[in-house]
Amino acid sequence: MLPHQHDEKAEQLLQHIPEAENFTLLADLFGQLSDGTRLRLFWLLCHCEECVTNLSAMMQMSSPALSHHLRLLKDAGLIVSHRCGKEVHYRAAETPEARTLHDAMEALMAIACPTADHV
Amino acid sequence: MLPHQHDEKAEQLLQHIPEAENFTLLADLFGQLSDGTRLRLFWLLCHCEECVTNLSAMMQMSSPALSHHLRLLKDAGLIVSHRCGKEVHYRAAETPEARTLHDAMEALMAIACPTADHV
DNA sequence: CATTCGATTAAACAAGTATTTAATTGTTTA
DNA sequence: TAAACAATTAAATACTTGTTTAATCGAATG
Repeated sequence: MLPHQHDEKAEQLLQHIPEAENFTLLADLFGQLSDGTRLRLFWLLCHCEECVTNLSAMMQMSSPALSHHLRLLKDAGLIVSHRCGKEVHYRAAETPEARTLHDAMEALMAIACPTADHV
Repeated sequence: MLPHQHDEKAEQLLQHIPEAENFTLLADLFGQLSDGTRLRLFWLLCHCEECVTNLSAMMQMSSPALSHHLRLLKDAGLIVSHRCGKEVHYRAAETPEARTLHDAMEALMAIACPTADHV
C-alpha cells in the first residue's frame, strides 16, 4: 500500500513491474551508448567493418583507448570481431539487441539532430 | 585517407558521419537510462503519474536520492512535473525523444528479458 | 629467428556520478 | 502564524568510468 492514495493505477503497476535485475540488465545495454565516443564507434561499426588501426584513425583516438571501448561493446554482445592476418576486424553484431539499439540511435538522430547527415 | 586500404566503404562513411556533438547529445540521452534505478523510474513514469512520496515508496529509496534522479530526467526533457497542493507530480514527457526511448526500452525488455512481466 | 606491425593489457590518474545526512524551501492547516 | 507535511538543495563520501603511458602478446615477413 502506498502512502498517498490518489490513483489505483500505481498500485496495480507495482504488481506487474519487471524485476529490478531486468532493469539493471537493460541499463547496462543503454550504458554502452552513454558515451559519445563509444556511441560514434558503434555507429561506425553498424555501417562498416574495419580493423583497429583504421578505426583509430577514423575516431582520431589512441588504439589503447579504442581497444578499451571495443572490449566493452564486445562484452556487451553488441559487436563481434575476427582476426584477419595481423589485423582484428570489428563490426556490429547481428542480434536483436544490436539492431534495436541501432534503430533507436538513428531515430533519435533524426529527431534531435535534424541537420545531421544521414547515410 | 586511412592507413589501411581494404574497403572504400569506410572512406565514404567518413564524409557522411554526423558531427561528434550530435553523438554527444544522443549519448547524454542514453546516459539517462544507463542507471538501473533511473531506468526503472522512467519506466514507472511512462505508465503512471505520481508524487515523490509514492515514487519513493515504489522505488524503495530515499526522497533526496529520488529527487536527484528526477532532476536529471527532467533536465534531459524526458519527464515533466507540476505542483498539486503540497505535492509535486511527475510523469513522462510527451515528446518524440521520450517515446522513442520508451519504445526501445520495451523492445529490449521483450528481447533480453522474455520472462519479464509486461503491462 | 629476429624484427616489425597490429592489437591488447596493466597500472596510474583524472573526472564524473550515485547515495547519505543534514539543512532549507514551499505549501497547507490547525 | 506556528506546526506539519512534501520536496529540494548542499556538502561529504564512495564508487565508476575514460584516458594516458608503458609494457606485453600475437602474427607475418625479411
